[in-house]
Amino acid sequence: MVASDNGELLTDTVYQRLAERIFSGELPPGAPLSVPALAVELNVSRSPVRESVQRLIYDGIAVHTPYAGAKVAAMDEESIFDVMRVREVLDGLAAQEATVRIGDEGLRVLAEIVERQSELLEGAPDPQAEAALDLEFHTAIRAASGNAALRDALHRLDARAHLYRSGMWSVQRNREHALAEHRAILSALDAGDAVAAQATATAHVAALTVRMKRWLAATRPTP
Amino acid sequence: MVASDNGELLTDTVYQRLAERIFSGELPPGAPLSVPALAVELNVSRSPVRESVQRLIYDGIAVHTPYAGAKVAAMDEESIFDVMRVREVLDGLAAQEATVRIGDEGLRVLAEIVERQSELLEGAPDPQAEAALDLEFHTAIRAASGNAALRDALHRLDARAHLYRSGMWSVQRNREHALAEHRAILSALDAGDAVAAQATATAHVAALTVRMKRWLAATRPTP
DNA sequence: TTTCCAAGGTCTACATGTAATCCGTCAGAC
DNA sequence: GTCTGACGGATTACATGTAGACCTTGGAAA
Repeated sequence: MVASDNGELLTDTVYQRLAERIFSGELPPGAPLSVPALAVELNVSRSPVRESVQRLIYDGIAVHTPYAGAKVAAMDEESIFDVMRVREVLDGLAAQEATVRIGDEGLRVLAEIVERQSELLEGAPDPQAEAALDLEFHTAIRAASGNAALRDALHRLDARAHLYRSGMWSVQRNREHALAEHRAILSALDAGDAVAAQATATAHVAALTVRMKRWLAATRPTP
Repeated sequence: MVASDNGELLTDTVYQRLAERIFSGELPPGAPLSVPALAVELNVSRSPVRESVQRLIYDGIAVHTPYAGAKVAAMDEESIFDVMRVREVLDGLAAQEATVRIGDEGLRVLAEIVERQSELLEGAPDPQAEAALDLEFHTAIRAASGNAALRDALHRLDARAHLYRSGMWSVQRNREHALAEHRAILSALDAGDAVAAQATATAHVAALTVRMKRWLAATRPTP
């Protein structure tokens, strides 16, 4: 890891690199995560790699069997819908709690994110940026909720969901729907309507799940 | 670790020992978790201790600052109520999902747990056993939900909540209330009423939070 | 042909070595 | 008296060594 000797901890760098490889599909589900091999490849010792793999396991991105090592988690559709089901209630709760705690500054940040999403929708398709903005929007709301336990729980769920939903943003209609729903959530937050905020946020995740289901069905027609 | 060389992984054993020490109050909130010191004390190398401490951090039982080490998490009341707020919606969701998936065997197990709780209530006070049975009840419902993501999220929340709620079971009335609420949840599950199951489970956690709040107020009258 | 078993390689899990970093303390300057 | 800065001790973060567990594979026996 000679090319990135900044102030960060080596373990964090390795973790991010591995996560990128997994999310980009370079390390597909089921791929083995051999600590010695990755250490040689990344030019670091086994210690930070081992620690990073542990973190991937805790985040649900990898699975582990004793004395056999870790491999990238193979999320079946059932599991991903389980995750989304939990996200429904938690993102709803986050929006509800954020309603009372978010300030003008927080609202401004959210509005800016939605604005950027709107601009992005008019330009050339950029699924990567779109997905990043979506995450940013939800993260901002969760941060505004002021509930650390909630934030942590959702972070872990996101890590797993990210394994799947990556490609869905390529569908133009889905991005339009997502933007409209984000606007609805923002509107409820702006109005200070906690009940509506929770309802719209929950509905957003539920709708996202349905669209995901459709996308999966369309992508993988007949096995 | 010469006295417990069973088939388990050393790291798991160390983790459990540390968790026990923390939950029992032997390692109170704020206590430093020095890896070298604990390694000497437990007669193992630093590797399994370091890994265990990492897990404690991921579970929210310990907190970490770079190059400064870890210490037992000092949960302020606000944090614990944040945790309970999340538990409300998640245990509600668990009960709802369990309603459709739980079988006769699962219902029988739950009924038996409630029965044991009832018996325990008549005998001499045993807060330790009572807390264990409560956890068993909730764990059984979460398992019956068949939602792995939900189960994981709740497990982590429990780890943190456990830091606080330990002493509350010593109050007789709290135990009676808990039993009655468990009966209500079981009844809804038995009837197959998913809406009622969710409502009763959520209400149970909410009530538990209120009783916890009272107990904390009574225990720590004036700072 | 199928089954068993032993050898080989790979990896994990655990042990230990080492440089860099942080924190508290205490002497000395102002 | 207060502030500054160097020193000492402890600990982390990372590197590397090693025994044992696992999985394959090849070949011999049934």
